[in-house]
Amino acid sequence: MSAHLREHKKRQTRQAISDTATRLFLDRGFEAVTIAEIAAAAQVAKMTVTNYFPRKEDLALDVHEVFVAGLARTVADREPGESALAALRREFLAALERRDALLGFSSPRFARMIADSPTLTARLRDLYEQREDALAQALTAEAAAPGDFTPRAVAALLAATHRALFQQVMELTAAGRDHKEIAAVVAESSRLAFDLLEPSLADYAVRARPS
Amino acid sequence: MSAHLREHKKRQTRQAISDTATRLFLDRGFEAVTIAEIAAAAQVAKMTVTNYFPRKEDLALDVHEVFVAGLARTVADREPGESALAALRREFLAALERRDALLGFSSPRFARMIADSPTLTARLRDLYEQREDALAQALTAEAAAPGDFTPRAVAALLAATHRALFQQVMELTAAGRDHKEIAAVVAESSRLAFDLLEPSLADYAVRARPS
DNA sequence: ACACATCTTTATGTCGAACATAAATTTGGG
DNA sequence: CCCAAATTTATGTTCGACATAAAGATGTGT
Repeated sequence: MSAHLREHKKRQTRQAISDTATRLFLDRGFEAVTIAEIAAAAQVAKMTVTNYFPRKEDLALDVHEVFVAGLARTVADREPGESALAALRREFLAALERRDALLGFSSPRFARMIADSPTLTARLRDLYEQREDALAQALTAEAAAPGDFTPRAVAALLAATHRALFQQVMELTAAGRDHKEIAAVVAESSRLAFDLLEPSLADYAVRARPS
Repeated sequence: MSAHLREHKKRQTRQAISDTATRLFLDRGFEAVTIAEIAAAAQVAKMTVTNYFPRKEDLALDVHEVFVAGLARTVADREPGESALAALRREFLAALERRDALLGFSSPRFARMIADSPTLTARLRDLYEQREDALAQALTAEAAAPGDFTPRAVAALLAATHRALFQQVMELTAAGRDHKEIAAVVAESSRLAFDLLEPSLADYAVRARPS
């Protein structure tokens, strides 16, 4: 029985490595910790660490899938009659209420760990871009006109807005503000940012009602 | 006389290294060329290469200053009565006419060199972000309301649009289209993208006329 | 129950970028 | 012509990324 035993153990090993790494990173900063140290602290071989996490950055930012797919999913799942902008705005506010980590909510130490590491900020930019690409693809899938630049332009605007808001959350977090205050400030920023886009995007990508 | 002799020789050395590196990169790809090879080909020591170009990426993308400052400068230099959006649009079209390298115009090989190298695309993202930050700062300097999120949101939109257009130029260049065709396609894309922003940004950051 | 095939972990080594230090060389000014 | 300063060179270390193969653990089929 339990063909999942091996898989379970794998998860355990992976989690142990990730936890150990995160602790070390928070204590001493991302760049200052070597993979060899992480392996030693987690009591595994160096190669085991790099097997699970091909790049060192993955040890600290282990959110690739869900982060990248977020915006595209929100747009793809929106209700008939709702525009892409409205869907993203609604979902952003909901995520803000729940202090979603994907909006940048974390601890001051974690936020500073990222801000202080060129490697991690670069990785974050990589994720931003992949997220924008996924969103552009979702919009293109609807738009149907081949070679139309509009979906890409719209995706760029929406992703850029999300990114600016994410960065504000990170900055406030690094500055030590508590989640409630951050949510209040960023709610206002998001109101402003989404209102700003309203005139341009209110009529774009409004999901058709089923005929 | 000529207190510039030393400086001149420095420029010469720097240029020789840069040229050698670019040639090697185009021939064999950015990642495949080592700094040791560049140094050997340019007949200097390895340390001389890294002295002039602290990071390997700088050998291929030696445009930091002018690229990062571009958008902010355009906004800062605009005429009274002109909005930030209008200024950037005007300048974009002018740069398009002159096939400006800062818009992404180059050779197919160069464009592919960048696209094929994770290191270089990451560096490019870094430049995008610095450019956006510079633009945000320029807008903030005018807006005057401290803590206002608007300048950042606007800078994000404008920079994102420029970035999307830049990427289209790069893609078409890598695909081997000639400059004239690229200019035509991207002119249409830019019309679309800037028109899209018009409803939202037409009235933002309109430079006051001197009283 | 046992042997086998497969997956996971470990061991070892190479490569190259980034960085540090200091010596050697070149250059321009006094 | 010599000195001070800048430039280039020489040497070495660290660490992430990658490749290979051996060793160990696990589940399956007979």
